[in-house]
Amino acid sequence: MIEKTYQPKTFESDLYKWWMKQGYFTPKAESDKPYFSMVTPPPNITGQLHLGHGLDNAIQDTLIRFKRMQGYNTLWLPGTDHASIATEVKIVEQLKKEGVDKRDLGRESFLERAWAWKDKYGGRIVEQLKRLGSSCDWSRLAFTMDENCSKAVRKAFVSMYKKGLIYRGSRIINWCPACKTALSDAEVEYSEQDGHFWHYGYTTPDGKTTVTFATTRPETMLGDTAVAVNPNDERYKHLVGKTVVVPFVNREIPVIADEYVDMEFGTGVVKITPAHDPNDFEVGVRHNLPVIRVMNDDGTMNENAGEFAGLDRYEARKRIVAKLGEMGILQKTEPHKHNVGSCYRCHTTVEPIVSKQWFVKMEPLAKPAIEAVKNGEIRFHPERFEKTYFNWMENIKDWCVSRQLWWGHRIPVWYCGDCGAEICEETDPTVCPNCGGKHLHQDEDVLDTWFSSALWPFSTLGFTENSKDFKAFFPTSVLSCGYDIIFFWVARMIFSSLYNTGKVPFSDVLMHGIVRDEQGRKMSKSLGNGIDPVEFIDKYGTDTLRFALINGVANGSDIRFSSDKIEGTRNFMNKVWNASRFVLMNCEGKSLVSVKDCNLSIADKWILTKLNEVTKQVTELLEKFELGMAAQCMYDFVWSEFCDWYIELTKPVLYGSDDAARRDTLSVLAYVLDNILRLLHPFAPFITEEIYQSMPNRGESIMIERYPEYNSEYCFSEDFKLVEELKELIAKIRNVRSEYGVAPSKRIRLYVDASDVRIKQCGVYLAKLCNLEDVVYSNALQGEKTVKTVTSAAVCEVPLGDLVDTEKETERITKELENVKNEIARASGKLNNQGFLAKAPANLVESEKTKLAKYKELQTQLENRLKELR
RNA sequence: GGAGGCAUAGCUCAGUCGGUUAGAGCGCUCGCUUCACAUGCGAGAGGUCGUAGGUUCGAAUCCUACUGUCUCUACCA
Repeated sequence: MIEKTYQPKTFESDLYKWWMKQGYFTPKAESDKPYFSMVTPPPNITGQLHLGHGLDNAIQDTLIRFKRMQGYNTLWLPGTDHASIATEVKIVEQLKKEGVDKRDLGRESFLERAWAWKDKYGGRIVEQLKRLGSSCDWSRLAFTMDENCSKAVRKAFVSMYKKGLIYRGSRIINWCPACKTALSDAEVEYSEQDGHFWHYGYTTPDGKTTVTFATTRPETMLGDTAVAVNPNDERYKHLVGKTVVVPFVNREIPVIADEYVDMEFGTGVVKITPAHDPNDFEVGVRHNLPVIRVMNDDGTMNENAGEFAGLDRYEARKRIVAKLGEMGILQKTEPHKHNVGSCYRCHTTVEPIVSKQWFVKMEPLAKPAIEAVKNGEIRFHPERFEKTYFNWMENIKDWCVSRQLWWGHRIPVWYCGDCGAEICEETDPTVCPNCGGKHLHQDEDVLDTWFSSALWPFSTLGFTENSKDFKAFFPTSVLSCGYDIIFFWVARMIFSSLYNTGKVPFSDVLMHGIVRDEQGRKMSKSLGNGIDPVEFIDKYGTDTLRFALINGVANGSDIRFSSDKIEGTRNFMNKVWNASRFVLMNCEGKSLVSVKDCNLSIADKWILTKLNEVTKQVTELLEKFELGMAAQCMYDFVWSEFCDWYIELTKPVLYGSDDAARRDTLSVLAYVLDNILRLLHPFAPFITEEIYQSMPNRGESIMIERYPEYNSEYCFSEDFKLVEELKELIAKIRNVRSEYGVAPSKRIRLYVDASDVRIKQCGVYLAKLCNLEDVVYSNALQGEKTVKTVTSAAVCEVPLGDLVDTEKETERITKELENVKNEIARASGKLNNQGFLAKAPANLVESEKTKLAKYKELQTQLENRLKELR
């Protein structure tokens, strides 16, 4: 028997340990069953679990448990990500506190620290994930830098290198002066900042003509190698080909004509700094301009900056502006709002800098990746995210994959110190294959962390070995993650998988939104509004947290997480607990029989029919990945049908004297509860298992039981309708009681004139649920003061004596009549519409006719009642 | 600049193929220590589905424009 009160803390962790011990999470690669597999988005080893992980894991665990119960051979593979830059930043911070600089420590010792970090924090995050109840296979736990993954990275890199899809080149990249590394476009965050437009100009050597422009970054002028105008600009045509002089560095630079310049914008003149601006770089390539870097990697000005060398970039800017002013060159300064990029890790303003980096050529990879989604091999849920995906993939630029960091997969390229050859092979070279020289050194940089994440769905399964797991579980079935990493991760997995394995990595992408705080703000460290899911788990239990994150949420939409929501969900779990306790208490010591051997009451038939319907609905919704609606469906069924009605309807039998009837009703109660627990198990694994363990005739564990299926034997549509009518009748009578202030404890008489004779079988139910003294199947006595209430199945009279207030009663009936008349107008309007009759589906026309008849009947009854009252 | 989302009850949000008397939770009002549960039970109030057109027999749902709002993306010096 379960405990009196629902206290998830007392059983959740024990159940989890037991499931693990039983090996329920671990599938075998050899199996006759169809497979269903997922890989988890690997959390960074930097950190702390947040509610987003909670949501992500809740979704995936619900899916995997559902599929497991449906009989699939299920694998859910967990793992963690080395998170190159993010982790390195953390370790550098840690070192700084000890007064140690990364460079002094040296690469090898630094990596030792990083691995120690991984052992500590990687392990911690795994423990946190377990608290979420995730039934992933921990025996296959992966890490982006373990052997499988590293081999896959090497194989992919070498293959792409040899096909010319990876190249090294000088490009403008986003440079973080604090992390001292290149960043990919996706790693830069833009925000609008207040800046200035400084207007000034360069003058021809003869001092006669000055071309004026505006700039937001005057310090880059030291690296200017041209001034550009639009070729069609009449104002400047005569200047093209002439030269002007850059102050401070006294460099003579040409005035060039390029389409890139917008004549309408500003003065129509642009200063060109190829080394420090992406557009200028392109212009420089077209016009063969020199590229002069004026900044160091740490954001200070270099020797090319002349008198400003050594200054920080912002200090240099200040001094240059001041000097331009003194020299009378500066014409005006205006405030200007513009978007400034910053490093997504340390939030330092990034500097576009020309440098030599490794790139992945995207166009040939993007094409098949676009095609795979276009032709439906991969489907996004909800579908609209396909647009986001296409939008990015169709405008994609080459991917900068080198990072000037130490923690990560080192770029597998060696350079020969003797002949300068570049060597990229799957095995480390010892001599130069070109000249036989032995002075080889490996590229210092590591790969973007997403390069290895992109291989995750197959690298973790042993793709390089063509292992049993790879053959059994790849391509994976579903990928679930937040829409915020479509570009970072989903898109890259798709093209990487197509390139390396020739197959799509998964067939369905299930997108969820971001978990926000009560005020709708994104949770972040700087706001301090982040919530540790473990906090909620301690207080409310895992099931409550998970259900609160999933219930009623549409796919892909953000979730505003509030304490109201979680408390409401806790109440639901408590409801499940208590309803189960009711059933178990009543079953204790009683022998039950199979439902098919029971003499079913109308209430039994009603709940079995309803259960059947819900089973079908929930299953279909889960198969369409509509988890939010499926959970909602269960919530409503359990609370509003099973608890509010069925349990109440069983009480007259349970507390009655007919032993056979009691046994049968108990059998149905237990059967329905058993089904509820199974249906609910994927969403709320712990509470359902805990209760299941006290069920009569239980199996070993609910998580390896079969998911309920539609059973055509339990479909009693006539009895179902009857109980629905009964519910309506009870509601009306309760309404009368409430409206007339009849004390709930007061037992009264009810007169029923049933048009549906089967209502007469429902006397016990009416009596119990409306607290009646007796039910009389006739009209009230002549002259007895009653309140009448009407449904399509029956006319009821409640004798209330002096409580009956003719005026109030007239008002009530009139109002109800009004409603009914509106409905009649609506229905007959439809039925008089020739278009509707001709084009609407027949069943719809039929149901409108039925409704109309029902309302007309009601109208007659209500009008009669009004006449009586007058 | 480009792309996309959202706008439904006081609040937070569901609403699937166009057809339900438009739903839920919370909040609110009234009444209840009824033997599973006061984390509860019963009864209510509360909506012109952002605005204007259009398609349709029929629109919260599809189309167009507008308004408001949020997000992503680009980075015009």
